[in-house]
Amino acid sequence: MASDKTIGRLSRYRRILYSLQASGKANVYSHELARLARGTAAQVRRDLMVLGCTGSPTHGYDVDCLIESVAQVLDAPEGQRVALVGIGNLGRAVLAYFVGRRPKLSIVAAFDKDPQKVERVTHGCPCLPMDSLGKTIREKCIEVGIITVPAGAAQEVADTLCEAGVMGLLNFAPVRLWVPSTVYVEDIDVTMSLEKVAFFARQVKAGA
Amino acid sequence: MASDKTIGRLSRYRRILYSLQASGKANVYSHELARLARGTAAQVRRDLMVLGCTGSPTHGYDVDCLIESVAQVLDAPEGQRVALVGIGNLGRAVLAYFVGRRPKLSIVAAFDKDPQKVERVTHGCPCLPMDSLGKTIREKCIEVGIITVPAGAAQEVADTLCEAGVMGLLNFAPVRLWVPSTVYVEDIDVTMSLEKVAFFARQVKAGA
DNA sequence: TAATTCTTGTGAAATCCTTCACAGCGTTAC
DNA sequence: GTAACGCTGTGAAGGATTTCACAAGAATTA
Repeated sequence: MASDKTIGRLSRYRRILYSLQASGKANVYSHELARLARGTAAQVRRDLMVLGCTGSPTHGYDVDCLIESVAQVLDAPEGQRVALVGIGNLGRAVLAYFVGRRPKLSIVAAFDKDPQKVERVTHGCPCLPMDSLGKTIREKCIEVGIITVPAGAAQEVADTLCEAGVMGLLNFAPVRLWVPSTVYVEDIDVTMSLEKVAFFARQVKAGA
Repeated sequence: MASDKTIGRLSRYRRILYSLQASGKANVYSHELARLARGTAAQVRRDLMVLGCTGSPTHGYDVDCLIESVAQVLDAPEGQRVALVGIGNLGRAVLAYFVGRRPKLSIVAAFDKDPQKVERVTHGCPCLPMDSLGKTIREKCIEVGIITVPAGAAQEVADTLCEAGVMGLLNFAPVRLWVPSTVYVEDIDVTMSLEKVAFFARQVKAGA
């Protein structure tokens, strides 16, 4: 129904809408949202079409109503639980950012194979040993996994997660994961992104 | 010339090619690369068209030659220097991953406003105080910046970097940066990615 | 009241990206 | 020798996404 890209942008719009709301703005025009989100007004209107919420030609869109409508699309009413595997610097950064932030999408457990890190609570999230991974996923009905382990361990972790019933993976490891076709995987490939930036930084310089 | 997406995939192919090379494989067919990179054989061949390097119908592509050709496109012959700003967990994770990894794309300085973190060397990279940011960028001819500071500080950092002549930014802060149109920005938006994963994890479950 | 000026919502066009399909060609099999 | 095979390179088709462009409509102004 809604494309990958549209869903991504809705998430971005939502962040902007929250900050508009916080600053007391009640209405917003598509071109304002577009400027804040680096897009075109037409793009914004297209994206907002997938929400039921409709705007008025005179005041634009109602901010509260938009936030509501985006939530209706992006959030599960009953909430979704997330597990993070790999408590290195990256894992901690993600934990620090997410724990307690979204009520409908909460990281409820973190895992590491290093016993030193286990049995603690990092950023308000219990850290558990790796061998309890599958069991905990099942017990806590966790639907989404975040993989922040080194490349070599990623596939094994992914296997365990999928087998335990996780339906979506956010993968930071620089490997392509092999998972059942029913599982949605999103890769965050920092090397690739950096190489892209370096390439285009050079192109711009060359005048192209 | 070559699109954004193609450049990204070339970077991914390169990683795969390195591992093929390490495992002693001398030649590779487009369909093999495609399987490893989660793409189609046609896609791979299209992408490889932008390289000069040509394959043979009988042995496919020469791995060494491909690596060479990809480097010719992605790497600057004289190398490119990168600065990282914001030595939190995320910054350290990126440093740990990159320092000493790519000869042609090296993080040569890291910055933080916390004096505790400054004057040390993290992962082999000198940490400098924030107020020397502009000066150091210019002195070391740094072309690319990585922003791993909190959202509130990102724009100011971006301004300083751009003013000092950086032409590309890799931005981890969850804000859209306002930069001159000659500067290429790539955002890594973890919240957006996680929300996307959660959404599609749910869709799959619903049977769509 | 009527004209003007904003906007939204959305078909239609345009653009970008991916996939198809096949000619061309070494190599192998017989 | 020649037929059959499997791959590359690429024009052309197909699909997806973005942008254009304009009808419709509410406030504002004269």
